[in-house]
Amino acid sequence: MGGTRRIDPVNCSVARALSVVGERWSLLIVREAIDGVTRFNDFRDRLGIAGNLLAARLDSLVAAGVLLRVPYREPGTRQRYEYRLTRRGLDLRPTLLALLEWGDRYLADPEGPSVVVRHHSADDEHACEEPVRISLECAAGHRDLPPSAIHRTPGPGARFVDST
Amino acid sequence: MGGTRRIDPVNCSVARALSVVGERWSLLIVREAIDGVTRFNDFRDRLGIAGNLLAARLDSLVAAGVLLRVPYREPGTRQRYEYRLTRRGLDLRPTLLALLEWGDRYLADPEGPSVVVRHHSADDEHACEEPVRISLECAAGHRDLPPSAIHRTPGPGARFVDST
DNA sequence: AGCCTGAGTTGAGAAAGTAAATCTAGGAGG
DNA sequence: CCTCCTAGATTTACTTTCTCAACTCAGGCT
Repeated sequence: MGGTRRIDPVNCSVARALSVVGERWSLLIVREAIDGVTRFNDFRDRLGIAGNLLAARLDSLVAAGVLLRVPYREPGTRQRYEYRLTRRGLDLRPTLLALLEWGDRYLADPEGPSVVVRHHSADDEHACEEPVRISLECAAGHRDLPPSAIHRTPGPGARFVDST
Repeated sequence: MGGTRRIDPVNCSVARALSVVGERWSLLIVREAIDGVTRFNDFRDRLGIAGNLLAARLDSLVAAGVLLRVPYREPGTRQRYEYRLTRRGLDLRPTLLALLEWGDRYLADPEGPSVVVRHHSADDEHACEEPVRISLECAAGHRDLPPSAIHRTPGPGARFVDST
């Protein structure tokens, strides 16, 4: 029973989040959904994902509450289902934006990024169309914290493991 | 050749970023690296990842410039290698923080989050220890943009595809 | 010489992903 | 009524990736 204790690296919200959106397609499906895609064949055609895998991913995203399976019917057709983004899914935007920013910085085409995310509000007052970026800020109001200015501390639900 | 054009969803920095850190373990390895882990067996023991897969992931992260393989030698032992985070790897912090925030919001233990990231600067002046969060802000200075206030637009490197 | 340790490698079996063909339920056309 | 069409999947066969456990390898230590 010696050794120091550290935060259990497996009992962590990052790991849990990754168990929902942590493989090849989930985040791309969410990105398309954010972009307005709702139908099976549209996801398939835009992403080039195999049908069975898309079906499995959509199911797991529905089970995780990221998408909602909603029946709809267009006039002259039978009832079908579409997959609508939930609040939970929308809240993955910062994650996607963070990945986009990282990809733009380190993996972009020489011509530049292929996508720019801009500020655009429904009420025209705040529609400034400026590019949006991710910023780290602390509850005391310090903004634009550099990566080195943050550190992990145990939270209320922390579990610990002994290190040898 | 009719139809409207849209941004090619495959030529996208999100997809590229995910090709580097988009499967099961990469981001967790980066998280451990951010937490100070550098040695093969420490990654393996903390994450419970299989050795061969860890070796493969470390190689691909080194190839992607996220980690650097550095020889070192402790007194009384032979030379070994450790894996050190690069700037590129450090810059994945916002992504990890965004995932952490999402996981905390939707998948946390009832007791609360297991990890809290706090502001902590090396020079004590700015060490406020307040929790850090992700914020979307635009270049015009509008802060805390809600998910609905942003939209994707083509950037300089955009490719287009025809939709039918 | 034989043992210990950190850092991997190897190999077998399970799970996940890919591609292409097939199924299905209802509407439309004849 | 019978057949075709279509969006939305499901099935099948194949390939790749992941997991677990055992093994190797190069030094230093005793």
